[in-house]
Amino acid sequence: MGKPNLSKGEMEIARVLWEIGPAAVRAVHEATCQQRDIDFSTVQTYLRRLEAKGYATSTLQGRIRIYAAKEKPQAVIRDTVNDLVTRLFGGNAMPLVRHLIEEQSIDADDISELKQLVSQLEETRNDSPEDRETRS
Amino acid sequence: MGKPNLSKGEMEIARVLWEIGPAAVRAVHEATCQQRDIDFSTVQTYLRRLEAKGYATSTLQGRIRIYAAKEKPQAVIRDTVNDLVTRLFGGNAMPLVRHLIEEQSIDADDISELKQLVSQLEETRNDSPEDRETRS
DNA sequence: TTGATTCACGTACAAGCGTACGTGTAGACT
DNA sequence: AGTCTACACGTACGCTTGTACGTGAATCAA
Repeated sequence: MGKPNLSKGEMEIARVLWEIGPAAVRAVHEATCQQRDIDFSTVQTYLRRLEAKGYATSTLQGRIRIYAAKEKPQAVIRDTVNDLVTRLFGGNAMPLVRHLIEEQSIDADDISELKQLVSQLEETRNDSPEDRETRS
Repeated sequence: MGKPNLSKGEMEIARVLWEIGPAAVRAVHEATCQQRDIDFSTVQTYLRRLEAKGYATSTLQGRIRIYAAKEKPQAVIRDTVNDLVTRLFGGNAMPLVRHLIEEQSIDADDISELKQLVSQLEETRNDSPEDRETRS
């Protein structure tokens, strides 16, 4: 029952939609082709499919059809990343985190944020009684 | 030139192949269906396609065909994650890291490793002269 | 030796995907 | 009014994916 999956191409367009908010095909196309050569019609098709799959809505504003994202990015991101972690890492998230930290471009600001995130996580762990059982 | 992409299903099988090393279809199937209900023939097809795409090799050992991964996991992981980061996060890796740390199951051991990784990264940054230009 | 089991291998087939063209029409320009 | 332009919408098409069946050969059990 959960909506059908998004393909890679569809995801790309969905992300742009989230980023720029409700927009006409042209706007989405312009934002997208900034980064990648892609035909107007192709974007249009993706938007149509996005709507067909329930990830976007659209209304006619005069003659122009305006598309808007329907699902929150969080949900889609969670599902997608979960799937990736399952298939490529057998369900264990750490290898992916490791990979990202080691191989991807993380700048100085990111490092401080990371440090913060980690300490935060540490705290949360300490005063959550649910984890008591973990301490065998 | 670069080998064609792996689909999700193919990736799943590729991961198993990396994990258990060179193996017959049956072994791969058994390892896989531990986690997911999947037909023997389906696994077989995936292995064939993996070979067709250049990600695996196979040889007949008697009557049994043994498949072995060809590419190193690293390369495939890098490409796949890169693609995901591009499409879903517009090329910025941090949101994904954040997501993983916040939403996925990271246990106590992982936290210490993370702390280590981050400090290591910090060091590397400090004595790498290449980054000098970054300091405007 | 005969029947059952186990494979490899070819084949299938519908749905999904990436990419795009063509046609018709509604405003914009002249 | 006539032409240009931009857009919606339908349609297309070859490729990939997910999933699997059937056939024939080889091996094992009796």
